[in-house]
Amino acid sequence: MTYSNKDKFYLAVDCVIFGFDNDQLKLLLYKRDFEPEIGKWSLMGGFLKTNETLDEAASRILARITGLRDIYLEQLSAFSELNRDPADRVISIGYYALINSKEYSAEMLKQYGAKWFTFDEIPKLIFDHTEIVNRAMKRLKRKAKTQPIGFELLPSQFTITQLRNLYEAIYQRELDPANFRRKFIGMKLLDRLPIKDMNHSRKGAFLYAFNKNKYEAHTSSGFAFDLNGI
Amino acid sequence: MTYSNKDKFYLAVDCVIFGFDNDQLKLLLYKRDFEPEIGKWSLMGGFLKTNETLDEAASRILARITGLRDIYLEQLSAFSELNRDPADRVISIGYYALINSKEYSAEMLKQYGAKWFTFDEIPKLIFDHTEIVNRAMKRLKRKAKTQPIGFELLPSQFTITQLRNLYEAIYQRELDPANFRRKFIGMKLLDRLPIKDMNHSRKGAFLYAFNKNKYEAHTSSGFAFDLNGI
DNA sequence: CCAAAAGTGTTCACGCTACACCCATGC
DNA sequence: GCATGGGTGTAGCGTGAACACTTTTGG
Repeated sequence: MTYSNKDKFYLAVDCVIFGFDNDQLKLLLYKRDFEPEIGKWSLMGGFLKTNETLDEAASRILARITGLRDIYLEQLSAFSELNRDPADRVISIGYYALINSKEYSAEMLKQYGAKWFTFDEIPKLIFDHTEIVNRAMKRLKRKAKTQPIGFELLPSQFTITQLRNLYEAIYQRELDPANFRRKFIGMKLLDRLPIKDMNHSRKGAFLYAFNKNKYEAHTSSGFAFDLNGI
Repeated sequence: MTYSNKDKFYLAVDCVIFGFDNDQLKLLLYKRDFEPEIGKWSLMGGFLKTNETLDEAASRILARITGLRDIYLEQLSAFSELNRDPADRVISIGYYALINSKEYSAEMLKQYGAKWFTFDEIPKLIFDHTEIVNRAMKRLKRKAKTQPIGFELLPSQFTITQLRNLYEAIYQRELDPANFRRKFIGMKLLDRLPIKDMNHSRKGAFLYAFNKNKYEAHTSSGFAFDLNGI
């Protein structure tokens, strides 16, 4: 073989899975089901196989525990410290996923000992997984300012208040309701539906849906999604 | 071994090396010196070794061709398409480096058949290296807006006009000299030296130096480097 | 009528833009 | 003195921040 004098490595994929529920941003963790560190809290992970790309491996691993396919998934970075896994040299590629937490398969979660944690509840994680989570959080904060990825965490129909709660959870600060509303509606990416959510107020709040076609049309004519000023 | 039933992979590191010279942003490429595709233009690359991290491998590879150490280096992403290297399955971790092109070892470059290219001269590259370059360019554009990494591409002393030329090269558009100057000087990150560069004008332009200590001091008291509005 | 959340109006300040203008110097 | 790049002044506009205000409806 051409490269036969070169070293080979185990390659893992570890997924940071974000969800949004009850106005809180959450993280899906599971109890590791193989040695070493079996039974400890960990990110969803697995090893890359010869016949798949890293993106494919990440999707496979995500589907295994949540039962979900076609999830927003993005590569974070490679983690390669020499002793990050004390059992053997493993290079891990971190990913993060955004899921609308209403849709995941509750049974699957139970079966794999998976559980949602808010950020102040996160337990000690194995290896360098805490670092991977921190990187994912940083990336989410950055990315959410310039790409309309927040919608991945919401149901397809939502009120402006829900949308604001989401961004408040991501940035961990309060946002002015009046200004937030104007900012988002001004972008003209949302369709207002002829339906009101009557569960959270007497007046009722209109439901909106993200319109991807509008987003792409605006983008190709120079518009840039930009929440830097919120 | 714990993971002995898992697949192993060759891991490569490929470096996109940026330089700035003659008011132009350039890329350092070299003629690949091993099979397959020997003699074709390629990014600087090499294989990860068992006893080093990816960052260490990237530094090693960079030093091998340029002779330079302590270079700004940042991981981009992993590239894992099944046939990206037709000879064998290789996962590559892309890096990009910023170097002050006055400092590199010219002999080394010659010895390795390396050459600087402006962006409109870039030849066809092997494998997916063109994609890696595109990713690096995108990242540089983004990163340069929120981190003071531009200075890595300049000599330690520079005029405001040189600095503007650099940002004009990165963003491929003209910037208003007056506003650019005010913006940067207003950040209070630059020390004005009591020296004028007399090579480019009759009046002469003061030389400035980036003051990292000031940057860190400001940063820790809430300042954020931000060139979004240029 | 009142409470509470939805949604609108308005003012202010700051920062970017555009461009006019002055400065220093070698020829 | 004039051409050239360095550098300053400034008016206008757009946008975010703050917060007062109106709307709707169930109790």
